[in-house]
Amino acid sequence: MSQEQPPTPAPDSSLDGSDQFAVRQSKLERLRESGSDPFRSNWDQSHTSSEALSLLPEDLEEGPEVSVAGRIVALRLMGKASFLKIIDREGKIQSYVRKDEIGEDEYADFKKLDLGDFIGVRGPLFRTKTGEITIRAKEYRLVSKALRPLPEKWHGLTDNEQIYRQRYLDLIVNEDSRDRFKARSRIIREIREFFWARDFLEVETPMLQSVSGGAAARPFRTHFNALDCDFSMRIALELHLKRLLVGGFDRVFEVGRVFRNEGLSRRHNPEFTMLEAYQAYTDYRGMMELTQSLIQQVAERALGTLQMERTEGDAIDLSGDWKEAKYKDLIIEAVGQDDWFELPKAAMLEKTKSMGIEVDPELEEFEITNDVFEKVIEHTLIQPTFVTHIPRELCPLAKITQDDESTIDVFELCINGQEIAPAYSEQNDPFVQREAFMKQVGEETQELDDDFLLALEHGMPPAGGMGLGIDRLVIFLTKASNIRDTILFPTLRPS
RNA sequence: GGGUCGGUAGCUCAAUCGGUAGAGCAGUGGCCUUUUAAGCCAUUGGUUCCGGGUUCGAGUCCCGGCCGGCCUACCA
Repeated sequence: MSQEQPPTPAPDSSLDGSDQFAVRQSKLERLRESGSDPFRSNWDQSHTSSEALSLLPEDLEEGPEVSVAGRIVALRLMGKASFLKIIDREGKIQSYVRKDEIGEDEYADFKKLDLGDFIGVRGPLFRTKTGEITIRAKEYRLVSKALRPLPEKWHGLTDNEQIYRQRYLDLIVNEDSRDRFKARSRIIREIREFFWARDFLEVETPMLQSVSGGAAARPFRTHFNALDCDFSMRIALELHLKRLLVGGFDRVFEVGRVFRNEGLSRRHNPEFTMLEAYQAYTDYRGMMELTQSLIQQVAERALGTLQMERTEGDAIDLSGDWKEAKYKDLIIEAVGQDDWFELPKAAMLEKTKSMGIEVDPELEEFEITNDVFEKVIEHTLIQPTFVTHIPRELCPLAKITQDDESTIDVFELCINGQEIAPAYSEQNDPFVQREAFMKQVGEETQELDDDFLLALEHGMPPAGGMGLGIDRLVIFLTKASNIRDTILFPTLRPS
């Protein structure tokens, strides 16, 4: 971890350079003694780095004067002239500083700047011998001092722990990380644009809930002193968004954080970002069209392509209409026998054992089957696939398929070997809903939400609903390998 | 939670069989007016994650702990 020295007391003229924090602090002291405090300076920017770079067309050698500001990330000092690179929110730009143009004293001060300092630079654009567009500085000013050194310039920062705990350092020196988080922001922006354009109302529902339902996961619990009662952090958005369908907001969506008190892994962070959308007078088939259009439009607009390269294997092709497959057909194909769903439990266990899958013998038949799906099938679904006709036991909130009592009107969208988005024809029969809830209430992670059932009894229009894990979407859209690379500040053990 | 690998200078990494802890970058002092990981000369900097143990001697071996990576488990 980082070395936390206490601030060194007084600057020492006999500094030997071993303690970079102390050296920089003493530079700051000297500046203050000479009457300038960089922490109280500012700078008027006329352009960002990339705007400035666009002002010098190929056929010209000299461009207009610009004024930019940013953090120094490269410094090449020479006797009477120097090059430096600064980085701002859009990228890097080089500047050239000459002693004979800014003056002898100014140049002496300039050479005391450190990597990491924020400066402003003003001057005309020109092209160097090697063709790089560069600002010839007429004036510069230190606008904020950096007292700690930057990570190494060539390898950047590679220590995972430091990347997560000091994300700002990662963002300063690792361009791919910067780009990934910018892409995440664009993706979320495009998701909102998509729903706004379809006349959905964006809403916010409670994160603190007395009953956290809508999914089967352990919640984080906390206590509210004013009311002296326990609350949970939400584990899903579903039940409150459906209350809004009851209330007449018949197209709603929310993008928000949910919290699940489960394990950490490459694909799980205890707080993550969920999109849920509900549309009245449609069903899971309507949600299929919506989900496909959503992801295609977001990829096209945020990333400019529907072909997602992967580090290994074929690229993911998001174009066209996506494949559909029935859950039962996938299972039968995977186990290689047509009568799987008629088999007694013992035979199922025997079969899974022969396939090399570990299954808890206490599980019920549908759970064994779902283990087969999760352990054998899911990771093979790389290209976008809507898995439909899922066993009813797996989801209590969806409508039962009319001509097959054993399944529900649901799809699970799998991409990149992961479940990305489930969608249902939402259950709006309060009696069937209560019955389905009661069956699950015995389970440790399930609580009965009577208030939600009361709302259903007032009537909820027929509707399709969809949920999408944004972090997982970002993982495959940005070729990240770990959910932590898509969350700016992932959950870590306190240091 | 279990398994496994790792933690050495500000950063990226070395250190043979257990035998004086090193390099590059960064820093410091010089030289250098078009550099591109600038170059050249000189140079500072270490609680080897923490605590025990074995040993004449431990970065290295043993035990315990802390933090992290990966795998796995839990997770509709």
